[in-house]
Amino acid sequence: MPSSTAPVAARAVGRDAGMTPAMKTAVPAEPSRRRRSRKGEGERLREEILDATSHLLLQTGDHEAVNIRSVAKAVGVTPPSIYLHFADKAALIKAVCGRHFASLEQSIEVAVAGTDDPAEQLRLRGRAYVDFGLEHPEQYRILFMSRRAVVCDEPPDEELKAASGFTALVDNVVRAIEAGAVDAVDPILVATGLWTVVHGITSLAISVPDYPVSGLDTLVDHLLDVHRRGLRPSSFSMEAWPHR
Amino acid sequence: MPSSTAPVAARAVGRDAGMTPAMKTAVPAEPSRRRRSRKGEGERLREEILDATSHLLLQTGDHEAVNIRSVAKAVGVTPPSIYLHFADKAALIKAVCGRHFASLEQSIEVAVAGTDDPAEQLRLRGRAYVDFGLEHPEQYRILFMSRRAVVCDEPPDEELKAASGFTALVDNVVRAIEAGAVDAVDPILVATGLWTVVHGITSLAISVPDYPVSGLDTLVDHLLDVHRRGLRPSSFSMEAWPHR
DNA sequence: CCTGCCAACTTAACACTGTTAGCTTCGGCT
DNA sequence: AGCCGAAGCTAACAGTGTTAAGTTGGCAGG
Repeated sequence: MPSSTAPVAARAVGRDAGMTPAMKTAVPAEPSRRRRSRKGEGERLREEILDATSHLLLQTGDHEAVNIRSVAKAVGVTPPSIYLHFADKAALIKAVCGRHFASLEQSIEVAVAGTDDPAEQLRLRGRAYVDFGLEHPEQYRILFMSRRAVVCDEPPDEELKAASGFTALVDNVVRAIEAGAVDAVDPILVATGLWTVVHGITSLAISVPDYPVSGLDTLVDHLLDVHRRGLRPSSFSMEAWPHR
Repeated sequence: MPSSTAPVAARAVGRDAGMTPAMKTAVPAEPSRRRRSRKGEGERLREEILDATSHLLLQTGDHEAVNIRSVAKAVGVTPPSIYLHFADKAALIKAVCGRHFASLEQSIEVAVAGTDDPAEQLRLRGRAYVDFGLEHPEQYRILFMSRRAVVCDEPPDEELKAASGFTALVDNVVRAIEAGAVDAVDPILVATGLWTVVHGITSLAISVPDYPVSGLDTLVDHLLDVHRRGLRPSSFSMEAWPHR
């Protein structure tokens, strides 16, 4: 029976020289070829692939360093088997990120649960967003900083709103307006603006080496505070920009 | 001709299907092998490579679609010749982007020259930044949205300031403070905040399919206006965020 | 004019990537 | 017991960045 002979498994993958030896041991405990799934359990491989990819993505922090062959090796399977469950590499990466960001909305809601004040909720929401993005930088990059961000295959006009719980943000803005904390302009515009601010922080913090020279917390507080003051009804908007 | 047939199958990544035949002819008139340079004129190839790469980058809008072989073919040279002038592909792309963004600062200064009011200058600066980023999206992505943005090889702490004319922005903020249009907090903090806002707009507009549902101009005006109001000394900062 | 030298390239190949066609193998049903 | 199809493998293709080693052709010195 050839299943347990090590050299066979090594030969199966072809040239394995490129991978550093540390990588192999770091992936948790799937060294050899895994048992084939039962008849109806083909879907289990899909989950294992997702787990392994997620692990590698976190580990390398670069989706270009996560290649099909390393994923296959991590699950104990050959590269073509990946394509039984994912159309291509992009679909795989997308699935992993979608999985991670299903918890973004949840994280935000947990953070918001601490208070009932809509304005404070907006601030907590912003901080939670930035924190989450910095905890999962590569996933954030793929979702919101790619060439053409494709969050999911839902109807395209729903993509924007579905991602990052945009509707929940809009609701929060509406509540803030009703509470008198925010000027009564278009809530969607205000929500988009808030998203833009926290995305700007997250994006630059991920990409630019030592971005917030003034410290990240300071900047987040500063920006959210400035934005909140600018949104208040009390700052009478008659005196707009000099001309337009 | 299989190029125009396939309705669904041809997606982004794989084979050469991404290249349409029209692209090849679009590169201006270097079909065959070019004449070898004279003894001292080896540097001329470098410029031709930069030109061709810049052209391809603009054309495809994706730095992963610009490969060494296509650049070499466009210049009329073989792939290894590229490495006589650039250490690797990243260095080549970086050089091209650096070239493009040498004009970012210039574009901004031109835009600012229209007025003497520091507050209005800040707004014009922001608009010019966004416009420039949207005119050169792929270059912007490489410069400010990459995994680890490497603007240039200068001393690392100078990178941030050198890029996008950060010091000029800080100076503008200082002038706005002196003019009484902006509250007298840390100018660097304020400048970083402003950069963050315009980057947030630019970044999302590049990445997210139909990002500003309210229209881009509307959003830019809204955000810069809100930010300006939030920065005014008149919005007394005693009443800060509820708690912290 | 010739001769050699060296800058400016080319040829050929390597290692690695995503991806596909076609074959094997095993679990479960009849 | 037999077979059939799901689950997975073998082998290969086409394309990528990159490098080692060879070639060419213009220019300087004899």
